[in-house]
Amino acid sequence: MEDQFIKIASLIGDPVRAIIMWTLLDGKAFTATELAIAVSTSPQNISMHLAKLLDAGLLCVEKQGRHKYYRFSNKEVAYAIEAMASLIPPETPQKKNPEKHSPIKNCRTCYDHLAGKIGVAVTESLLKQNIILDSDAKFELSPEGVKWFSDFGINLEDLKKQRRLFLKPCLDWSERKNHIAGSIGASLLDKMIADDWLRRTKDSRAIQITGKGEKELFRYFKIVV
Amino acid sequence: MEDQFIKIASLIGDPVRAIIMWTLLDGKAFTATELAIAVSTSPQNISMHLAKLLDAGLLCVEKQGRHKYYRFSNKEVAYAIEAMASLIPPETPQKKNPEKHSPIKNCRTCYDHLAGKIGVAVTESLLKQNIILDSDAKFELSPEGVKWFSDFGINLEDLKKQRRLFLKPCLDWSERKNHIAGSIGASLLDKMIADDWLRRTKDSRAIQITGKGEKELFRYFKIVV
DNA sequence: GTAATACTTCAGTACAGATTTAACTATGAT
DNA sequence: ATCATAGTTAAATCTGTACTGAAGTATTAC
Repeated sequence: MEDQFIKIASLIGDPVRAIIMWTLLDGKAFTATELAIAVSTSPQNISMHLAKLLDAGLLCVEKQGRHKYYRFSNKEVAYAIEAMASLIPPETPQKKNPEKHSPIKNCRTCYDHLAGKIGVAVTESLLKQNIILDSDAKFELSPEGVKWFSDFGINLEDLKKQRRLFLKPCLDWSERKNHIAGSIGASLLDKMIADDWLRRTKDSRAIQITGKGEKELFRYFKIVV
Repeated sequence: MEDQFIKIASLIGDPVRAIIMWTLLDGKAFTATELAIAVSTSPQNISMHLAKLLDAGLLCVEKQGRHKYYRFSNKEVAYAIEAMASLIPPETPQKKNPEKHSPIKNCRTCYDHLAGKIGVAVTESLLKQNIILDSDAKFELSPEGVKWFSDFGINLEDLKKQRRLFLKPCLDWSERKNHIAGSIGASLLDKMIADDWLRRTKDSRAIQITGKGEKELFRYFKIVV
C-alpha cells in the first residue's frame, strides 16, 4: 500500500503536474494545449504528463473533435489538492504590490461551489441573516432559510434528491474562513451565473462580477465589491 | 502562490518523504532513527529529509535527551495525507493471500481517532443503537447517546470545552465508509487503550486487540473480531 | 484535394536532487 | 574517562525522470 501512496504523491509532486492540478482546481475542463500554455512547457511534454495522470485515474478526458478536455475524475481529487494547498504557510509577508491581487483571489470557484472572498462574504451574510445556522462547526438551514432559498429561486427539494452533501462548511485556504460547500453552495453559484451576477472568464481561472452582480450582491448580502 | 504549492507537492512527492508522512499518519511521534528504519535508508539521508519537512512547517520536533521526536505539526497535515491516500485506486484485485491482511487494515489510528475496520464497525453500532444519529451526512448525538457516553466513562462536557470538532464523520479510505472523528472519536480510542481493550504495538503502525477488548467489543458493539 | 491545428510517440540528453562516503557534535551508559 | 548511540553537516557521486527534437496520426478548415 505504501508504494501506491508513493505513486500518487510523486505524481502530484512533479512541478509541471502540480501546476496542472492547481490549474484544474476550479473544476473547469482544459485542453492539452491550454494546459501547456498555463504551465509554459511544450505540447509533447504536457502530453506525457497528462498520460501519467490519466493512467493513475486522477484525471479523466473527454474527446471533442481534435480537442481533448481534461478535468479531475472525481471530487476526492479536488479535495486532496485543496488539502495540500491548505498547507501553504500563512505568512504572506506583505507582497510588493499589496493591492495588485489577481481576480482569482477575489472570486474563484472551489471545484464547483462558491469560494474565495465572495464565497466567504456570502456565507457570513447568510449566517448573520439567520438563513443558515452555525451549530458546532457544522451548518444547518433555519426555517426562515428554507423560505429564503425558495424566494431566491433555488428548489431545496431537488437538491436533497442529489446524493451529494446538501450543506457543508468548507475551509477555503485562500481566505482561511469557512464558506458553504455542498449542493447548496453549488446551486448558489449556478444561480448567480444564470442570473448574470457572475461570469466565468475565458481562461476560467477567475470569475468576474458583473455590474448587475455588484448591485444584487449588495442588495441581498450587503457585500461591497 | 503556485510556486508555494509546487514546493509542498514536491516535498511530499519524494519517495522517502512520502513514506515518512505515511508512517506518521497514526499520530504517534517517531525518532529520526525509527523513521530511517521504516523507510530503510541511512541516518544521514533521513536527517536531510526531515530537515526539509521541518523547514516547510509540515513537521515539528521535540527533543528528549539525545532523541528527537518528529510528528505532524498540525491536523491539516494529517488530513492532507489522508486525502492523498484516498486517491489510491480502489481496485484491490484480490491479493495473493486474501486473508493475510496486516493488522493495520484491521485497526489503525487515523491521526488520533479510531479508524480502520474497528472504527467503522464501532460507528455502525453506535448508529444502530441510536447513540449517534446520522442526519444528512453529519452525525449528531441523541439524548440516549449523552447518557451512554457518560455510562461509558467519557465526560462530554470536558470534550465540548476543547476547541476541536466535537463529533464529525470522516471517510476512512481503507474501508471507504464513514467513521466518527473529532474529539469523541479520539476519546473513545483513549478510553479503549486506557481500559486495555487495545494496545499500541511497539512500532505503532497498528493497534492490537486484547482478549479483554475482544469480549468488550462484542458486549458493547456486537463486533466479532 | 492541401494546409493547418491538436495531440502523440520515441530515442537521446541533461540535470536537479537524492544518496553515499566521511568526518563531526552531543548525550547517555559503564 | 571511554565507548556507544543519536543525530548533523559537507563534499563527491550517481541516477531517475523530465525535457528536447524529430517524425508520426487524426481532425478541421479552405
